[in-house]
Amino acid sequence: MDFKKEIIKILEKETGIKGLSVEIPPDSSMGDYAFPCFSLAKAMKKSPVQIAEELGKKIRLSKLIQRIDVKGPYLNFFINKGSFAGDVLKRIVEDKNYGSLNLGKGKSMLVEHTSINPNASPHVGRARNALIGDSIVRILRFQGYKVETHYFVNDIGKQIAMLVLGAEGKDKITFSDLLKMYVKINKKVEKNPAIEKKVFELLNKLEKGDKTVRRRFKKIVDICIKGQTKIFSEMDIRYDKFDYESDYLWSKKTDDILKQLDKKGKLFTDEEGRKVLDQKGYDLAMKVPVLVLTRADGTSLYPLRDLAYHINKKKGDSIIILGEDHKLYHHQLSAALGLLNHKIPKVVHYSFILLQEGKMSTRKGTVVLLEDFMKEALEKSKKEIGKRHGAVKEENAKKIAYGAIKYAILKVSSEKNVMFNWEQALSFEGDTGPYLQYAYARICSIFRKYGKKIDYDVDYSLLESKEEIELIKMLGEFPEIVRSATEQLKPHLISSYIYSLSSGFSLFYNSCHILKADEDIKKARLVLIECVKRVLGNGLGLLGIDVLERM
RNA sequence: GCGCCUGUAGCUCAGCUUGGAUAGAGCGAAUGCCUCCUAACAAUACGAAGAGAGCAUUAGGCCCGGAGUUCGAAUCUUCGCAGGCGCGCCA
Repeated sequence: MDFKKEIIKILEKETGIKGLSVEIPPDSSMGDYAFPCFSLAKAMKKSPVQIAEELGKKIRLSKLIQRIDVKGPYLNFFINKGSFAGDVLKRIVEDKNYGSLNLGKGKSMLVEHTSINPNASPHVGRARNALIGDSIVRILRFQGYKVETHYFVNDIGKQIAMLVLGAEGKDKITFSDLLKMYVKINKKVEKNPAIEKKVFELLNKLEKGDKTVRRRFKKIVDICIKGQTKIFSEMDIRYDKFDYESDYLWSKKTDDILKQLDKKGKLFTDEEGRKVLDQKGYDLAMKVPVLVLTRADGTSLYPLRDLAYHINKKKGDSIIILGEDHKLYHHQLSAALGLLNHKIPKVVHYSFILLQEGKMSTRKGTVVLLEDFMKEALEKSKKEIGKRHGAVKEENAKKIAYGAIKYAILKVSSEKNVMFNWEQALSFEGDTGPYLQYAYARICSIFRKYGKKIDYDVDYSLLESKEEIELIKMLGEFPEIVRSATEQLKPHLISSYIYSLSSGFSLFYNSCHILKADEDIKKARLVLIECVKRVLGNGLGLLGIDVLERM
């Protein structure tokens, strides 16, 4: 039963006006739902205060509505707490997947995320892509979507060619060598055009099918992908499929695209011999609306390979996570896909994580590596556990450390620039991952002490304190929160919800005894905290954060 | 220069899609509280002290600025300002 909808129904019936909406008063002592009467003033030609008074007298109380307060222009509804509590808690108890509305039942979705240049260890800025992507994947799966996760490997292109050149003559190259190598070769290329020429020669050979060059590229890319995915899998971020850019070259799919575009009459060769797509008429925010697809020597550029990739992606809906630097490019790509009558992926853009000294740049080497962030967090988590227990379980330390990292990044809405600050990022107090896990662990501990099975046959009307009602209301909102997060592809909505649920629980925990309460109240409260535990567990799961029974 | 995004407490962020009653959190600061997390005492009982990733109270806001729409604007419109990103051969 949805109390909000019921109240709206009653209001619409009484006033004869459709499309009304109720809101939640600033303080629960004022009521559970409120209807501001301003909007009716014009239609009814009366003052809002007068309307509120009249409506207040007209509406009859029922099983749902216990009381109506008229406060100036506001009509405040008090709902029947007992039936409300029972309603919400029973739903949670009965449904292990509480929160899911099965929005994705029978649907499938391809989610492409991470897709970092395979040139070095990922920095926290780029990790934002993986974390947001992974959370979206989890949310969609929770809603019943059949999701396939893809990582598009940019294994061709100037960056990799530079790395290949930088690796020349070195035999044992490890993943951790790559970053330094990459920075070094970038500097060289910048200074010396002759070296840049060498880079392009490598690319040319590669695209012409030179086997040795191809092997050299593959070697570097393999080292890199292996290193990157190891880090991400440590954080429990996994991929169903790796799509290699080069595949679309070898299979001549890129040539196909050029032909198809040519047929549309929008492809031209510019004065320097490059193949260029004319994109006039798409309202693209650029001086000359074109998309350059090849170099003068005929080698492919990223947009061409990316186009081939998207067109050959599995049919159906797809989502892609991209940095804000790709916004315009994505418009261009979408325009090109539209031209070829191909479905356009939904996109989630995220802004960069900035450092005090400016933005992160792999090329310049001014970065905070995800690896290092993970290491620091793990160290701190071990220290904290050690303080409490003496012994440290590696597994738990990781759950806490990585939970902290994920939450710290996922709690901020993706379009915002984030300032990276070590102290804040490594905080375990307040609005942080460990705080959420702690609330969960506390509930587990109460059940450990209780030692018996929960009896679900309880009198819900005993849950009547302010803290309990607040908590139950929040629990009831979970499915709608997950719905918004799903529809808007915004994991941070889940983050802030779980945080307020946890803090609502702490408030309740501090003001209501559970084990020491009278038997009947105790039973009802145990059911309540079991429900909180489940929702916390489900919610944290959507962010990819593990829970602990004890911490 | 043009386009998109952002601007809310000292710092880090919710709220803006759908305008509504005193603008919410966290960190940091000050002062308290603590039962079932964690940890260690005391004990017939009452209590005292400690730890804590727990809780509360207080201080801290011309919601970037101006103008407009509206009974009502952090929220909508518009003009500025500041930061981020982008604007043809990087990906």
